[in-house]
Amino acid sequence: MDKLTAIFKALSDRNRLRIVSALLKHDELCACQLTELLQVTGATASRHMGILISSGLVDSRKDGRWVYYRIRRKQADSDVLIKWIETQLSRDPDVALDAIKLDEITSCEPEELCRKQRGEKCCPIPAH
Amino acid sequence: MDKLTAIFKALSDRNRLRIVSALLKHDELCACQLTELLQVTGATASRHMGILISSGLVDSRKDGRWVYYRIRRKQADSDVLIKWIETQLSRDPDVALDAIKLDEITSCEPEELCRKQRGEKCCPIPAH
DNA sequence: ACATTAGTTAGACACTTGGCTAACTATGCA
DNA sequence: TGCATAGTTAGCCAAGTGTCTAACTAATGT
Repeated sequence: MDKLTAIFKALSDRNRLRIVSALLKHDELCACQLTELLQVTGATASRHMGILISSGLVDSRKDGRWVYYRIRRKQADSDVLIKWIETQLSRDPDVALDAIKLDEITSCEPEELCRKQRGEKCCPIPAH
Repeated sequence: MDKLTAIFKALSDRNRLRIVSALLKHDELCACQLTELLQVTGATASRHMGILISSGLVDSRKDGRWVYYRIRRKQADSDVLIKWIETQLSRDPDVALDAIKLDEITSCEPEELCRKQRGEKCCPIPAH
């Protein structure tokens, strides 16, 4: 039962649902991209990712300085749940807005995005 | 998205999951039976029920002094979710313990149970 | 080696949540 | 009409959560 409550706790936060929704669309995203999407500090995003990972819903992969996240789909158990969430989110207007923003974010490489987050001009992410 | 987070918040508490699991097995249960199962005050149980109802997962029906609750199944949306939860809970040892206790609780009428909760001797619910 | 930097961990703080008791509401019965 | 009682609401408190800043870790590149 604890495993189940952990999954639901992980999904019960708006920003974490936004992360899940982003990963459902983009398959793999790095920390800085998710940070940019949510407009929170890296520390906050990292904590959210930690919660999603320990619930078993998300996997991470380190590549150099970057960490990439993706939905854990191999687990037959949670796959039904993930699919249900996907259906629910597909009609959500907030998710649609995030999708647009995500397309902008992923239009440049993470490296450029990180430069932008340090305040340097680089790739064309419009200010919101 | 708020509707979805409300559903997951509702499900992210251990006692509320126990309530859901009880209602999956017994179709309809009254407040005093759920109070007895969780071993919390009536006020606490009532708050949990309120959260489950406003998430849309549970319906209530008043019958005289008693209020009966049941899983809201007509909603095609959440039906898949409910079924998934049912599957997950079916292998859970804590749920199995609750099931035994519930059989004892439902073996007497709510009216008798309420007398018992006031400290009067009535139907044979063993002390735990 | 050393400086730079992407991400995590620690600590602080405001807000939320789960539990309780006590007061309240509403239904049934004498 | 008035008492008893099942359930809800209000108010309180301890514990948990989401966010931030600051310190830390690990990887890159000069």
